[in-house]
Amino acid sequence: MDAQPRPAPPPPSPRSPPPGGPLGPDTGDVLQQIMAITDQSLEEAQARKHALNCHRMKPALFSVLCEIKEKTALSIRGVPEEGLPDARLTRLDNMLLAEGVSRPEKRGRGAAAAAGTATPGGCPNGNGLEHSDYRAKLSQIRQIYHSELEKYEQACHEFTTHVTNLLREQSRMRPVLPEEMERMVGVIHSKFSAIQMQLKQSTCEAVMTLRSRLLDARRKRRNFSKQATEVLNEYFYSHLSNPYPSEEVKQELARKGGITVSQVSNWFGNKRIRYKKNMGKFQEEASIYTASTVADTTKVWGPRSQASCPSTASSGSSGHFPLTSARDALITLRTLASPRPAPGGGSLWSQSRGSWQGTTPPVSTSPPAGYPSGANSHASH
DNA sequence: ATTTATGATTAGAA
DNA sequence: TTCTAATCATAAAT
Repeated sequence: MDAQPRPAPPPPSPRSPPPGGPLGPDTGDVLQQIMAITDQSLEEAQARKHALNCHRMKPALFSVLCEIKEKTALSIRGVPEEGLPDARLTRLDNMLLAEGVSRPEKRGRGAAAAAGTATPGGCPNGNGLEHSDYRAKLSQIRQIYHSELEKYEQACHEFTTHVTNLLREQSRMRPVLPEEMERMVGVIHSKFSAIQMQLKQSTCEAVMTLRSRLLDARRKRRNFSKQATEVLNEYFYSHLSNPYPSEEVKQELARKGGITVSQVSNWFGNKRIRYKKNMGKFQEEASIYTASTVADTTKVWGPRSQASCPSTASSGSSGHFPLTSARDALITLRTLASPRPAPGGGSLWSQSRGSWQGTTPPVSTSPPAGYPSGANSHASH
């Protein structure tokens, strides 16, 4: 704390003249000088400080400085404290909080990483696949954000301590009011918070970009893989009488097809409505899938791991529910073969959900959809 | 370039 | 909440 009572070395000269000559020295020389000077000047400064401290006129000087300060203090005080970026900052804070950046990473990083193979039993929200990328990047952003924030905090603290020490030391030579130090600290903090706000802003920007990219990706439609369509159609035509897969079945189908549960739901929604709208268009497809499920066992059914969901694992293939399968196949065959699918044939259709297709199709354009002899009608295409 | 197929989104009903 | 029905927007086919 005290200036070290070190034997003051004879002050060589405040500044050695540039040795380069009349023309300016190059930067290397300047650098060298600076490097050389620092050591010396440190000691020199210490010595000077000590000398000044011990100067007999010091108290007088101090009081004079006090007087001067008294006069100027008023004008200093009038500085308007900036409270402007407060609203902006809180807005950014809220956004970051809402976006989950400020949140302390609630879940352990186990679920998202294992998105490739087996979906854990939890994860009721099936959007994991689409969101995994998003989540990973968000986590990255969050990590960077927090580390930077911490760095700033630390730097701010260090700098504040430094300045405080400096002021304390200076207070021996000149009057330093405690509130002045406070003000100084406040200034430093405001500066650093400005930097923090910049960080927050850019973080927000990154998150928004990421999010918009995700939305764009969602808007872009990618057709499902062959495998996915296969699995979905398989189930659909195997359960034509009641094509409403349960939640478990949906999960299973999603797993098999490499899509999400919501995608499975979407697909079944679309399929039902479109099938109903004109069945004729789908007869070919229906015959393909029903035939394949009944006869062709080598289609896609290679070594399938049926580890999970043992109960209702796609009864279509191995006739686990022979009754249902047979009936559905019959229905399909019948709609395929008969010139007319029994106008009053709702008895067969109305199974568990009370005749899905109950409402009469609203008169599709050309062939009234009730004539599913599709294969032939395609000739006039 | 136009049409069709298809995944996603939306409003509203049960 | 899920499901239907309509609709949007884009991929694929013509």
